[in-house]
Amino acid sequence: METKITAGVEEYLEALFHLEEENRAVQTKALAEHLKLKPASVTEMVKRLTAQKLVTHTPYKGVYLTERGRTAAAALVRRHRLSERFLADMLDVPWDELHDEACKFEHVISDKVERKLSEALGNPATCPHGNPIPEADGTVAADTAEPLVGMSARSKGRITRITNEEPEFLQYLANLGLMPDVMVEIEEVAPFGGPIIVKARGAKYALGRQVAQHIFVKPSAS
Amino acid sequence: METKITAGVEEYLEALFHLEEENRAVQTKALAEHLKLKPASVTEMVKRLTAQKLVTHTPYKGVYLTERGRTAAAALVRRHRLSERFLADMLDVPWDELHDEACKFEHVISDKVERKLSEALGNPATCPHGNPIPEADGTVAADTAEPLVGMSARSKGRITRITNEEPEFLQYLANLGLMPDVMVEIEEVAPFGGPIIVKARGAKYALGRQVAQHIFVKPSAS
DNA sequence: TATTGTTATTAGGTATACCTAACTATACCA
DNA sequence: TGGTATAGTTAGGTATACCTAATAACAATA
Ligand SMILES: [Mn+2]
Ligand SMILES: [Mn+2]
Ligand SMILES: [Mn+2]
Ligand SMILES: [Mn+2]
Repeated sequence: METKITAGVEEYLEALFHLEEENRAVQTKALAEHLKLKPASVTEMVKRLTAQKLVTHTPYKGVYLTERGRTAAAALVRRHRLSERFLADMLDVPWDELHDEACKFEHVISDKVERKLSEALGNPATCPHGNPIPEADGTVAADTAEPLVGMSARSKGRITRITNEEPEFLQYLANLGLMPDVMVEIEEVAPFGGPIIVKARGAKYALGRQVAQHIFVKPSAS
Repeated sequence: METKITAGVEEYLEALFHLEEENRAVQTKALAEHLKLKPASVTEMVKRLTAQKLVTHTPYKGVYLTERGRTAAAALVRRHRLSERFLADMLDVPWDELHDEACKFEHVISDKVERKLSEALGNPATCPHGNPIPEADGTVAADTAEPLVGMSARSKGRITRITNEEPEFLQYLANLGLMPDVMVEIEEVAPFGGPIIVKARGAKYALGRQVAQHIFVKPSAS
């Protein structure tokens, strides 16, 4: 019952890291949904993670990574995003398949291979979806981009980051041409939770809030 | 109880494939030694493999891969050796560490990634230790090389293949400069299981039979 | 404050894949 | 042909990590 971080444990840490990135309350139930497991299973694993001092848990409040946990999670996310870069840059694996493939690679990369991989890729700062690759020491670069969903009409910017990497979602965005480095302008924000109309590459698209929430944009002077 | 080939199962298939390559009798005990497990564990797993029609087992005789088993094993060895090539060619991981790292990668490579990887590497025919990479259809190229241990004095050839990939063994050979593509000449074969004296790169080395058994040489006209 | 829907936990199972210790079967030699 | 070393199996355990069904705890509201 030592520091034995198995693939199973790693998936929980990864999920917690991602949910924290979106500052969502990470209750047992949310974790279970994210990991596609049953709440009972999560209760059990959270107990183990707590015993290993990787998380703290206050029922009905949330599960929180400890320092130790966050460090381990950052290392894992680093390996995940480096794997995505490898798969995209060296193997030309399609955009929407990167995440799931990387989710397997992340568990088999040793420290040494991680260093060599990062080097071979030119020490990239982000994954192919624009999400930051944590440094080897666990620090994550601050991000000044903001979600499309919070921007006001008429503002412009460059897409830097997509924070939902589910295949169907990425396919949808790829079809619209909404991916990192593309310039967008907010045409209109419909009231009462209505769509956000954006202009990109000369075309206009009406995006639901759910979608706009996961598209981050670096605003440019208007 | 279907075709669920887990990482555990894969390790057994891999071991069987390697032991068959050396045409060694693959008894429960040999398998246990090779996998660093206890015989009781092997008995149990062999039962499962038999149920899945991946092997047949005759006690005191040996465990044999079925067609199905051999195909699965060849696919695994293909992924293993492609992984080694990736780690060596693209990441510059040292010779003696390739095998153990690849042993983890082999279990997380999908068919699609395998294809892309092979392509990106230029469809290599062998791993960095000279061992053949099975084709995608499971066939393995015939090898005309023979082990140093069976060669007679005065014969010459080029090393093509090292069939023991344990780190200490590879370090030993690397120190002597005995690796694929190096020319060697048998100086003398000492009787009664004594050493084999070889000349390589101008130096002479006395190799034990255990060592010579794992060095394969393609004879050249003397 | 009592009700109710949500969230979480417990109890009891399953499956994989290891282990040790005790026992059995076999091969092979004398 | 019997004895013995070697090989193999069985029985009973452990640990991880899932599950369902039943139950408990809580938050928020009526
Ligand atoms: Mn993952
Ligand atoms: Mn990504
Ligand atoms: Mn392996
Ligand atoms: Mn190799």
